[in-house]
Amino acid sequence: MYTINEVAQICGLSPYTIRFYDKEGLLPFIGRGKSGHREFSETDLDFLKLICCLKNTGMQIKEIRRYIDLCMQGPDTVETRKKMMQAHRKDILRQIDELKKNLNIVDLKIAFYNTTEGSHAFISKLKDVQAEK
Amino acid sequence: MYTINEVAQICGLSPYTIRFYDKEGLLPFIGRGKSGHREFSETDLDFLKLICCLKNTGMQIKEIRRYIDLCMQGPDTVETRKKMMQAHRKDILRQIDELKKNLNIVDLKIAFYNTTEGSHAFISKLKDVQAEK
DNA sequence: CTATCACTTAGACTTATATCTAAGTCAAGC
DNA sequence: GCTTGACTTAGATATAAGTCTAAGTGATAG
Repeated sequence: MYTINEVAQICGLSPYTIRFYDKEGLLPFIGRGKSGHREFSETDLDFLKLICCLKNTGMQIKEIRRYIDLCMQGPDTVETRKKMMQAHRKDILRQIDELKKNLNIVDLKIAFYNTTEGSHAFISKLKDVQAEK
Repeated sequence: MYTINEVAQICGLSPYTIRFYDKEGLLPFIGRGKSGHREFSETDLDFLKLICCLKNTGMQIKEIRRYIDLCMQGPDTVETRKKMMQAHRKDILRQIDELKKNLNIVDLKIAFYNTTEGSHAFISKLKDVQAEK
């Protein structure tokens, strides 16, 4: 069993954030000790790690909540959950693709700075801009 | 020359956003027509596209502003700008890497849902959780 | 010459996510 | 039994990045 602080440490979140996630309905499964403190089991920790994974890949809390709600409803929702993950998988691939495209642009910019032209051309562009005014 | 609306269309931004960027100091180079309306040259448009590229790869407006400020200062800052782009390049690679790692987790989850176990195991986990309470 | 339209500004509002504050509770050690 | 420390809560505040509103201006078409 882990305390909120241990879990925060492990997952790289602040305790505030974990309480916030709980408030948002992302952690309906965590239990409480006698004194009312949250107690995280290994299973709970695994869930939270998945939540972090989804969050870190751009899934919104509202959507993660929808997923968790489905989890809590039992095995009837497995198909829906699977579809959600497949859709999210596609979205991650799209994000990777977009990053790669933008990486190309940045690479071109760096390549440009590496030319002798690079250290001079930009100012002439600025002069153009200034001339336009 | 493009109007703010045309530029918005081209870049997939709202006119609000472009004015917001201007207010934030991201577009100090754009000129104005006689009636005070913004007028974007091809060069301006290229700059804005680069700004979008940086923004879409997670660079904060504050940082983009720093880059633009350097651009406006002339060729003395080329080295600094190049270093900024190189650092940002690294950051993009890091993001791609993190996305790929998380993609793996999602793939494992999907694979799990694809097993016969997948459609049953989750409920037993939930039962575990409930049993713990 | 006046109505319309596309823009202008300053500043208020929104959204998502997180962080912090204040006041309170419980268990453990002295 | 009292203090301490780690938690609890509700709700205020913060931050980033827009998005929208209200009031106004200038060019143009009828």
